[in-house]
Amino acid sequence: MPIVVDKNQKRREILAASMRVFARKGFHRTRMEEVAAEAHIGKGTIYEYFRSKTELFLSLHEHMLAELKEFYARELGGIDEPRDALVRFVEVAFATFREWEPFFIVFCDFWAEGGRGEHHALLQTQLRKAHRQAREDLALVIEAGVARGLFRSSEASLAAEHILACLDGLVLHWLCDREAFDLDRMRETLIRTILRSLEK
Amino acid sequence: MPIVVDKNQKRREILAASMRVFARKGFHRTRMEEVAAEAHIGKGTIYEYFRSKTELFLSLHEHMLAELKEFYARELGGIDEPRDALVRFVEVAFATFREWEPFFIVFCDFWAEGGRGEHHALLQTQLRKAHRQAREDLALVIEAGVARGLFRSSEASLAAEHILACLDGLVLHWLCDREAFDLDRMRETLIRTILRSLEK
Amino acid sequence: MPIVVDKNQKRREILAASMRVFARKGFHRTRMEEVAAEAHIGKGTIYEYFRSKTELFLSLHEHMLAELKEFYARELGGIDEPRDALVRFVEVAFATFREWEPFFIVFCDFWAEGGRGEHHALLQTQLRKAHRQAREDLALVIEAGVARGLFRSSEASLAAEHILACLDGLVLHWLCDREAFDLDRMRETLIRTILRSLEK
Amino acid sequence: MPIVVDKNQKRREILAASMRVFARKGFHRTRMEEVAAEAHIGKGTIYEYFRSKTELFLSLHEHMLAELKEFYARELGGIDEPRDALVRFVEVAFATFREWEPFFIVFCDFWAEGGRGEHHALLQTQLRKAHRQAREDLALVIEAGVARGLFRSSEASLAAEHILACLDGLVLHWLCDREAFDLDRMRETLIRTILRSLEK
DNA sequence: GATGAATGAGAATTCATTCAT
DNA sequence: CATGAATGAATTCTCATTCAT
Repeated sequence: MPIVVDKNQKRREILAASMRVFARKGFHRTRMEEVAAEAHIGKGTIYEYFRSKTELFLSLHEHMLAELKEFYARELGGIDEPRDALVRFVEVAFATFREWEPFFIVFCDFWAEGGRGEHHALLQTQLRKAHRQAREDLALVIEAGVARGLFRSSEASLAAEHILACLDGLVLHWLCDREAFDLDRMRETLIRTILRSLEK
Repeated sequence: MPIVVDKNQKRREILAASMRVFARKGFHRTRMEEVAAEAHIGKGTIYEYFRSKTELFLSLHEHMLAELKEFYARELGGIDEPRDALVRFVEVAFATFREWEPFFIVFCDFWAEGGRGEHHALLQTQLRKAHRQAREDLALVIEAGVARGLFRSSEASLAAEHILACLDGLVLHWLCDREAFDLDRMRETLIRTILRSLEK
Repeated sequence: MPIVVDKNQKRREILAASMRVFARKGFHRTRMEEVAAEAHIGKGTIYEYFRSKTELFLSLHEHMLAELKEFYARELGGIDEPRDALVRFVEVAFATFREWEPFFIVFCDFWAEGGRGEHHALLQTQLRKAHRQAREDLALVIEAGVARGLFRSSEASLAAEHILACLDGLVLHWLCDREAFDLDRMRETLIRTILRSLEK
Repeated sequence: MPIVVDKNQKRREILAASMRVFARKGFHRTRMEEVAAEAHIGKGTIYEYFRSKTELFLSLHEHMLAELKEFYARELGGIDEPRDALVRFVEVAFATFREWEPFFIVFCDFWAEGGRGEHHALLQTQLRKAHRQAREDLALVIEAGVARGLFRSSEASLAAEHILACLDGLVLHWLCDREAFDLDRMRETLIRTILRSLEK
């Protein structure tokens, strides 16, 4: 009988290892050998689980999106009140900044690669889909608030994009300079600002 | 009389060429040969003007920041009214999105590289300085507005960061997906939102 | 009662599978995994029967020679008349071209490898032995013809080599280009030519 | 001014070096580094002249065919008499065996690769074209002999193929075993046999 | 016995940089 | 000054072989 291995578990371990290395070095500076070392496996073993470096990168994107999504779902589930949901959403976003701090930088690679369709058409597609989905989810919350008469009527999609852009921009700036601002105070300020701009 | 070559002019031509290629391919996928071809010069000639690929990249960052700064200065000069300055600032930002559209993607590379201090300590420093400066400039405008009683008192630095993050986030999302939102409507919405959150 | 596996039978199955894959891909492009898949067994199992890829290749050579030899023996047995034996020999040769068509290409690999003594001293030895044997067998037929006064006296070994070279050359050319000539007409022409050159 | 190099000369030097190494090791066992060393250049330099190992191999095939063709043309030019031309042709063939002895083995690689269309469609095409051409050229000589009443009427193309196959088969066998037969005696025997089979 | 997961030596190829002209 | 030919370090990926189960 051959050795029995939980291939899915191992796959996830490689993804986790690659996330750490990609975060440290960036996609292009990361050598497959480093990923292997980080995962405590041989170089060749990665190729048993991922066809190529590019596929590993792509899979990591999917993986990270899925993890984030799950985190958001867990933290936001069961909130009915649109105002609460909105506040909680921003709070969770800032929580991910903290929790995933060392790994968020990898999104810069995703953006840098995915922004150029040529080499990473698939990544671009994934990226667009994820952004669109986030926008729609958040827009629904805003529209719910409008429906209940809490928020002033507005173009929900633009408002959602506005909030999401702000969050992405903030994490980007923060990653480049942790001392640019205090995360906690920024969170509070941002929540207040968002509410003021939405509430009647 | 020997042929006089304006070294500075040629340097700028190489920078412009490199910007185009970096924009198309990204830093790591760009080969020096391509930059040379784009600039209609020999591969070796680049090294007469830049010590290395990294230095070229760094110089491009400086160059692009300087160009942007100049553009902002030109467009914003002579506006006294804080409200007008603020509105104009956002308008100019969106104008740069349009005008520099194909080249903004290079900032993803700057962020991706600069966000990791290791390989690009200098880039990180430049990046931080630029962000800090932009924040301070914008904060001054806001504070001026507060001083004149137009804006409600607030932590100007955080408010400025909020606006800048939003703009960077928007351009990022827009680069990944031109159809994510309409740039003109977004500009108008954003201006209104910002003003509402600042004005008394 | 434990399951009894006919080791020899399985060995032959692996050889047959390897012949098919080597024929398709050539020695160097063939991966052990493909041979295993073709034989419907696990990759590691091949190594229960053959020490290495090289040994498999060598064994295949032995195997194919043995099969060919057996085929010739079966088809040529009991022919007394030297002239008939010669004609029949050529006919059988052409029959093997047809019957083994997809597999004859593997001999190119044997030749290519065996022609270089360094890596395949053993293969070279086998190859030489096989050629020598064929030459001797055929020379004996010719000498029998001479003895019976049918064929003119000649250097039988050279005449045999001449015929064998022709056959190998023909199959080689035919493998590279099935439309180079019609196999049946070539067979008839060749037989006539050979007889004319030998007969008084 | 950049360094001036006779690119064509250098290309030929690399081809010559690759021929030596391919002859020694065979296509698949040859590492680009060895070819470079043999040509006294750096590994990367080969890629300035040939896109890939495969292209080098293909180019070598073209090159060797061209060289052989030129050799034949030089040695056979100006012979009017079909009988002489035929004899001379075989003599030249044997001369190439001697002159190119260490390199003929490379044709085994060409055959082994070209015989399998998949990976080397182009090589196969080249191979077929070369064989066809040789056949036609030789057939023309035979037909000229027939026209002059020297040779008996026959299917010239098949007769030509017969001769060519013989020569290829002989060199193949000889490469595998230099002691299989004496080249000079074989040449004489072969010439006599061919003439006998063609002449009235 | 049989298996296929794991491995790492090995090979092709790329590309920033150098430097002779 | 400008050039592009030459280079070799570096990197991805392959695959024969091993060995735990």
